[in-house]
Amino acid sequence: MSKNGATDPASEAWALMRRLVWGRRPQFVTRLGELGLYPPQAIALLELGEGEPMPMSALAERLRCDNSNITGIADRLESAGLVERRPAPRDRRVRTLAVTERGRVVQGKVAEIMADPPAGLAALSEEDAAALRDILERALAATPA
Amino acid sequence: MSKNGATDPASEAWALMRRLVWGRRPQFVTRLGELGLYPPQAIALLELGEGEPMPMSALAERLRCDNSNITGIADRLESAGLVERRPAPRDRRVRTLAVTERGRVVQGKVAEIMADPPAGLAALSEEDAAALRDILERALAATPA
DNA sequence: TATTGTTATACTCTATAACTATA
DNA sequence: TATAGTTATAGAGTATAACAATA
Repeated sequence: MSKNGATDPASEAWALMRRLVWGRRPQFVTRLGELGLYPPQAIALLELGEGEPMPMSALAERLRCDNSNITGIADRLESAGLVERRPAPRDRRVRTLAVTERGRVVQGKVAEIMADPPAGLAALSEEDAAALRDILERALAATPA
Repeated sequence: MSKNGATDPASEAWALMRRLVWGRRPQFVTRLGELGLYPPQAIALLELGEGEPMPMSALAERLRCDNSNITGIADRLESAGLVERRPAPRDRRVRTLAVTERGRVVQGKVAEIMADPPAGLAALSEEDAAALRDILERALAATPA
């Protein structure tokens, strides 16, 4: 950043994006709390997706945290009846996490909560929204994981 | 959301924004850690800004957390020599947090870290970046705090 | 030997409630 | 009475290290 605070358009856009996304956080935390979930639990549930049961270590990778954290998060999700530990077919060291029927319902609610955009974004014109989406797609495509 | 997963442009843009912002989180956490800071400490330091010493309760409001949390965060920032507790001029109940000289340096580094955009955003054309910024400004302006 | 998941440990963050010193 | 900050408490998240079972 230069001394007078002036920056290029990309940096300005980045600052605005951060404010928009961060600004939603309090609402997200509140609404997830009403589901009885803490943010890491909700994110874990989303990452488990709709497919096959996932090895705990795979979830740890997606959450970019240590395996040992998954034990506790899985404990709580399992206590809430949203997830089940199951053995893996081939490797007997591995335990997978399967989303229960009830977990599916909550998963959907979490997805809805996260998908809810800030008011000003929802209020954009059709043209602005489409242009925004297209530019963001280009930016994301050119961003390494 | 509709059944088949199709959504409007604003929702798609929102999903992309979240992925861009969330995707930077691991790097931020790592780099802040190299400064010896946890995210809430770094955010607190930023919120203290460049102006006058700020009452602890004002910081709690900005961080949207309980006053009691600020005690611990201020303790750690003070131990690190980045912040000082000072009495407030009129009200003897109030203690303000003043950023030290060393705190100013770290504050600048934190701001740099946070301002660093994802590669794909920095790589946008000048036109795309400017259009993105303008649309985001409209979205943010129409979003209540 | 290496990997998976667990346990033990230590620290930070967070909210709530009780307390103090002021107002 | 009400407010600012602290303390105590409890629960959750995180990383590291050590461990058992399995590969």
